[in-house]
Amino acid sequence: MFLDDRKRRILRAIIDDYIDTAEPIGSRTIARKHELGLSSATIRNEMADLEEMGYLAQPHTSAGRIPSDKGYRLYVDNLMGIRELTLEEIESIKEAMEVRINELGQLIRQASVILSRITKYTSMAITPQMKKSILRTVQVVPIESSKALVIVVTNAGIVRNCMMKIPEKAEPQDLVRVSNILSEKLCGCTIEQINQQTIKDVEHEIGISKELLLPVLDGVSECIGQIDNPEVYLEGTTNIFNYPEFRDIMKAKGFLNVLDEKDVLYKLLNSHLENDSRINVQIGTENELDEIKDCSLVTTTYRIGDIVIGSMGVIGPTRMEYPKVISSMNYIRNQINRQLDRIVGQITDDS
Amino acid sequence: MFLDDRKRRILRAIIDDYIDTAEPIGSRTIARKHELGLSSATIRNEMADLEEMGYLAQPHTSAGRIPSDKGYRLYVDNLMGIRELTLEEIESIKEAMEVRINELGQLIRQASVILSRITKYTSMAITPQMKKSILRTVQVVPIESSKALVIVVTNAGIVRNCMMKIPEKAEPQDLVRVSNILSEKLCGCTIEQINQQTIKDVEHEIGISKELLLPVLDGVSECIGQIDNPEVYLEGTTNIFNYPEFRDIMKAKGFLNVLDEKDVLYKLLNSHLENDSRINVQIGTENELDEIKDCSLVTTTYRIGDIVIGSMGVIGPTRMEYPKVISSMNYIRNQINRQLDRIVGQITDDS
DNA sequence: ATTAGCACTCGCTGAACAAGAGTGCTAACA
DNA sequence: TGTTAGCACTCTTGTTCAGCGAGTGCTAAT
Repeated sequence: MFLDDRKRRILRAIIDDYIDTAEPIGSRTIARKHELGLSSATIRNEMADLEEMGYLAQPHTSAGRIPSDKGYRLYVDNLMGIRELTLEEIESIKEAMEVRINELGQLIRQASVILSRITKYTSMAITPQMKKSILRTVQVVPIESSKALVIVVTNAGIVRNCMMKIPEKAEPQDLVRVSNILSEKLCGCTIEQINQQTIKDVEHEIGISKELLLPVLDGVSECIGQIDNPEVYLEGTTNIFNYPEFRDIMKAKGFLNVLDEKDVLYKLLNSHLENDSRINVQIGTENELDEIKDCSLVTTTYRIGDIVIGSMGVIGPTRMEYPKVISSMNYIRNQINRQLDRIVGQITDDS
Repeated sequence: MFLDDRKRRILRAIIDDYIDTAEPIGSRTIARKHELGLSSATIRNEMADLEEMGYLAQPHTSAGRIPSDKGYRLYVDNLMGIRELTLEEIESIKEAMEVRINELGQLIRQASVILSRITKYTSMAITPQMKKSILRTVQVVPIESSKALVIVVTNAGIVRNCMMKIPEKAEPQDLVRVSNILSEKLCGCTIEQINQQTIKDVEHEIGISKELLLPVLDGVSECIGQIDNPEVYLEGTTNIFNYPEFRDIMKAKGFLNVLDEKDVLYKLLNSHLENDSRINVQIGTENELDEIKDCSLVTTTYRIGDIVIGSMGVIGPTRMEYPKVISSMNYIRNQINRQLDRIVGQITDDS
């Protein structure tokens, strides 16, 4: 059976309607609402075909049709229109994103907030993956007689610090020397290169009292650990209660339980990290995770320059307003990228 | 009518049972399960009295009784037994809390996680309120030719930093001088004392080029702002789905919606901050907030030395296992306090 | 003062039933 | 030959109603 143009138009009409109403769509509804110039009987026949081809399904004999995952897939890839953002939407995104946030994590969180607010679904995001960023500065600053702060700065402007106990007798110039040596050894390396072994190497090379060097190295390694340590943001979880597919308490519970597991979210977002900069859509059973096999997940990545450093996503019922989600995400992603470039540029002045 | 000992025993039995089963309790159930040596008819009479006195309520004529808020109040204040933590519970708390966390925020979050896990309700906590803490160190560290990191350390060991642009021509010794002057002026003050005005004062007093001083002061004020900026942690939200009182989807939604508002949570926890170190229980309508008038909120504070710096709480249905919640919270609070003292002691060595 | 007994109340459950929406099929039509 | 009108059939949903069970309040006996 061939999927001709008329079938496509009907399928699109059905999916558009179903996304809107969440009710199985009958042939009469389509004949009435959409100007296809066809009677309900004709549409009925076409719908039977579409079902046979696997694009539609019937909850029970005497009900209308609902889209299958395969139907949604076709819809997302070929059928759906693009939904421009409204002026208000654009405004509200800009307003939320253009506050000057200098902490990368805060920027991403804010993006997640606005993403869930615009789409009305649940949004999530992971903080920048900084493995690839480059260590710029290592400094040791004396705070009190026996305390020093180890400070680490990356090319992306991430600053981390760690308070360490140092020997009472350490002189300021010792600290300066340690700083200099560490800078020389470690600066220019990416975070992932600076693993424990590298740090150990430094430990052996330098001729400085271990009593001073060891705590400082501990501090560096703690800082590195903190940079690498990802955060997951989750926003708009209660939005799901607005959708009838989660009217069932067990469904809602299952969904929220998955989202409660930060590491599950992390994997979810991370698995699409290597993809190109397009927007990725996983529909229903296309998802690996059993618990969300009746949800759709729309993800994309954001970047500094050319390097992908993190990703964000929207999760909701398969009956999702794909056009709106995709254009919102697109717009917000661009905003993030712009802000990231600004922040990094501002801090590192690579120009 | 006098609330004699027998009435109390019956009331306690009813509430214990109701907390356990969530079903209205009939006279026969009490007569059977608890060894009170009384017939169901007698208990029936007593129950009628207890209802008249306002300790019990009847969902409808032919149902058993459920406790009223007033009943729970009496129960919490006078009737209930104490529930010792089991060895496993103690173990799991210790295990979770005794990892060496040096960031105060992380410690509190971890406490919140374990609190919700042990109690099976939803827990929340606010990060330390650091208004009262004292500024110990201000330092300005050059990072690149035109960038400097402003670092602020408090007596509680909180470290904040902020990257600022400074004039290219600024010499290292200028930065040291600024550091010294700022330290002299600001150290020893509490965070809340160092408001914009104080900073402005410093600006006028010092004879250093404004080009350098202004960004540094901005940095200090940004750091101060960050210290003051509270975080709210929320854990175990999906636990509520285990309780029949939230079986209704709208109830669950309403509850989760309240918890989604960070500033509402903040107020909720903050309003009990001035209280002494006891554990505070708000039952049902005792809560100010309409949306949680059928919930109970158990809160307490934690502290460094004698100063209360934050609070944590558990929220759940009024039918809450008060004895368990209270003893868990007590134990965890003590663990927090101990850890806090350790962290602060380690960093500031006040001894 | 306590208890046994009994009539009464009320919510819950399941069956029966009607209404409504939608389908598939057949036959008629352009 | 593709399209459409008509109709019988299916299945869900909502409603009504009777019967059951849990529990009460009251009265009379202990």
